[in-house]
This record gives sequence, structure tokens and C-alpha cells, in this order.
Amino acid sequence: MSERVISPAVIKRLPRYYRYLGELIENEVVRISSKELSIKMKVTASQIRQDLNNFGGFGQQGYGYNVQYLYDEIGKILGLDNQQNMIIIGAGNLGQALANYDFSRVGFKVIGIFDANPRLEGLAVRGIEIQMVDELEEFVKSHSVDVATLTVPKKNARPIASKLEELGIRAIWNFAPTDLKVSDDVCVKNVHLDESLMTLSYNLRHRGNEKYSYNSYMND
Amino acid sequence: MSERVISPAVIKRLPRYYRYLGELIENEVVRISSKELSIKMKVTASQIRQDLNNFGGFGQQGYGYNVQYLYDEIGKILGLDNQQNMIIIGAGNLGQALANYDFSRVGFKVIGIFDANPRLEGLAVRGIEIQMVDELEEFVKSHSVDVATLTVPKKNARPIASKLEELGIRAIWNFAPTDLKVSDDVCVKNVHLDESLMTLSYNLRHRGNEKYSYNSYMND
DNA sequence: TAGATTGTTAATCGATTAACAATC
DNA sequence: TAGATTGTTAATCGATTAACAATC
Repeated sequence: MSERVISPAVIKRLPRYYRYLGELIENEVVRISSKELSIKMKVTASQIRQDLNNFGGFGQQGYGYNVQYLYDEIGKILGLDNQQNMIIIGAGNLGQALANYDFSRVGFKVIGIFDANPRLEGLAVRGIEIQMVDELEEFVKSHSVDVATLTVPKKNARPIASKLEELGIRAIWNFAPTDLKVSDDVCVKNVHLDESLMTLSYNLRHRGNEKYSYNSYMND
Repeated sequence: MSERVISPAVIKRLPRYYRYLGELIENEVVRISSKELSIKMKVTASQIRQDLNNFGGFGQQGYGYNVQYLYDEIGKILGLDNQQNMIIIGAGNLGQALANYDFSRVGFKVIGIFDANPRLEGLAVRGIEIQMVDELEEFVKSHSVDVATLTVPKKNARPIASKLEELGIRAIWNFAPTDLKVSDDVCVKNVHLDESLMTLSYNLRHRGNEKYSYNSYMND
């Protein structure tokens, strides 16, 4: 029951391993060594082996790793193996864009979209009708909602996050440019696009002075 | 000319400082100590002082920091003080959503949107007509383009990135779920939404076993 | 068996935190 | 001046890399 605590640095590298392994499968590669993978991914072989060994031994000495097996195992670790239901709060441009996005290969399904603007009521995105936020409570109580995606204006983000917490939602994917104030029981993953753009701006201005490659992986 | 190299860990915290300082200004706070700010932001005062001192001494002993001054200085460090021009390649849902986003307070202006789909030709987003990708070369040559935002399908991302590099574009904000292959002269900032969602999924599955708070800041 | 490559321990490196003298 | 708080150095902590024995 009490699993070992894995550092966030390791967790955030897993999706990238998963992606590269997926591409290897597409190219019908059956096995790969940490050394070969490290060259493709531009990381060290040591790091790959260390990362994986946090979760168990997936390889075989003298052989390397079976690509399909490793891919499946990482998928399980990330919890992609059974579907999770998502609702989107905020049906503006970004909310609608995300509703149209295909997250099924990450194991997520959008089951509801909400907004406060009555002009959007009834409008359908990918076959899902936009509902008014006052229907949120009823909806959450009658459906299994695993994750709420927040694409509302900054000023509405915190009140809605509190409401979601109250309704028992335990994971929020937050696109509002603010830090939410919720209890530690609620997982929050922030996607701050403006901050991402600011770091790009920094690199642009200080080009040539960077220690590391400009190519910044993940959301860092 | 040769500035000191600043670690990426520091750079990625700057936008968050900037945001908190902006909110303090809104609340008419004139001065703040590293200690007070550290409590608000849930980081250590030491870290704040260390981070800032990479760029110079912005505070005053016994007083703390002048909020407006520090805000402006961080803005300059991030390069937000004069406007940069952005084009968006890929006018799908996400591309259009980003075109509608107001990045002016981050110092960016969208001056062009491109797509390969002829059905989108001439359609305007925020007053900017969508152009066909074959007009890209002409446009880049006759305009000053600082950053290209890539919101194209995965399979098109790499060829277009190469094309952009060829045209002399030196910064790419990449939303396609792939790593681009460009020379080190090109700054690439990746926003991999699916990977972000995967790490949220991980936290959701392993809740209660995390060492750190669920509330993951930045894009990490 | 010999060669290859993992799993894992030890060494290194970098980032964060603590401490405190400098100074407003 | 006395109190507060910075700037900065030193100590700690964690993450990455190197090395190698185990083993397929």
C-alpha cells in the first residue's frame, strides 16, 4: 500500500519515455538498450536506468528492454490503462480547443463542458452540449468526474476551484493564470501559458549565453 | 556582453515572481521583504534572495524590495519591455484559441496566422486573416517575426520547423506533441499538453504518496 | 562460454537552504 | 543608534552521472 515516494523530476520524464517508446513501436522496433535510447532522447543511459528502476526491473542483462513491454508498464505507472472522466469549466476559445483535443490515448474522456455565459448554452462541442455552471453540482453528483479542467478567466478561477473541491473533485488541470488555493488533498497541475512564453522570451533575449540547449523539454 | 549563465531552474521561477509582484501592485503594496513574499509564494526567503541576486541587488538592507521597481526589473530581465512579433502556424482549435489570447501583457503581438487548409483561407481571427502556408516565406521575408507558434498536427511539425529555421526564425513555441529537430541556434519551448495531463494522471493514481505538495507550479 | 547490458552502489555535481556579516 | 533585512558565503540536500559487479 505504501509505495515509495518518487521524485517529481522522475515523474515528469516518464511521459517522454512513453512517447519515444510509442514511436519505436510504430517503427516496429522490438528491443532497445538504455544506451541506444539515450542517444535518441539526448539524455544519459544512466538516467534512463535509474528512472526505470524506481519502479522495478523492466530490462534484461545483455538484452536491454522489450519496447512493447516497457511501453505498457510505463503506461500503467502513469495510470493510462483505464479511462478517467474529465469535465471542462470555461467554454471560451481555450476550453473549446481542449474539448476538441483527443485525449483518449492518454486515457481521458471529456464528459461535460460548462460556462457561465448563457449565449453558449446548448452549443455543442464534439457532440457535448455546453451546460451552465449552475448545473455543475447536479452533474458532478450524478457522474463520475475524475479531473476538472479550468479554462476560466483569472478572477473566476479560485471561487470555482473551491466549489469543485467542495463537490469532491480531487484533481484540477488549471489553465487560469493564478495559483489555486485548495487543500493538499486536491492534485493541481498548472499550465501557465503566459509563463511559458516569458521563459521563451528570456531565452530569445539572452541567446548564446545558455548553459543548456534551448530545446527545453516538458513544461519546464 | 558575455552575461553570466543563469540556471534554467532560476529562469523558470521568474515569471511567477513577476506575477505575484504584479498582484501586489494591484493591491497597492509598496514594499515587501523576501520573508513576506516567501510566505505568500510558499518558497523560502533564501531562494528568492538567491534568485534575484543572479541579476543584481534589487533590494535594500533593513527595508526589503520596492515592489514596482522589482516588478519592472524582472520584466526587463524577461524581455517583456519591448514588443515581439509572433506568427501562429496551424489555425485549428488550439491555434485559433492562442490567436485570441491576449499576450500583449507579456509583450507579444500576433501578426500572422497560417494554415494548410484552403477552407480556412481568409477567415479572420481577432482581425487577422488566416493565410495559406505557401504564403509563409513571403510574409516572413517582409515582416519582422520574432517567434513562431506551432499548433500543427504532429506529422507536420518537423518539416515546418525546418522551414521556419530556413527562413531565419530563431524561436519556436511548440505545441505539437513531438521534439523538433532544429539547430541549437533556434530556441524551442515545448508545451506538451498530453504530457502535462499524464503527470496529473500519475499524481491522481498515487495520491498520498507524494513527497511534495500536489500543487505543481510552473509547467513542471 | 564470451559479450552485452542491466540493476545498483558510489562519486560527482548542482541546487536549495541556512547562517551571518554588511548595511540601510 | 537599534532593528530589520539584504547580499553572500558556507552547509546541506537531492539529483545526475559514472562505475562495475551481477547476470542474461
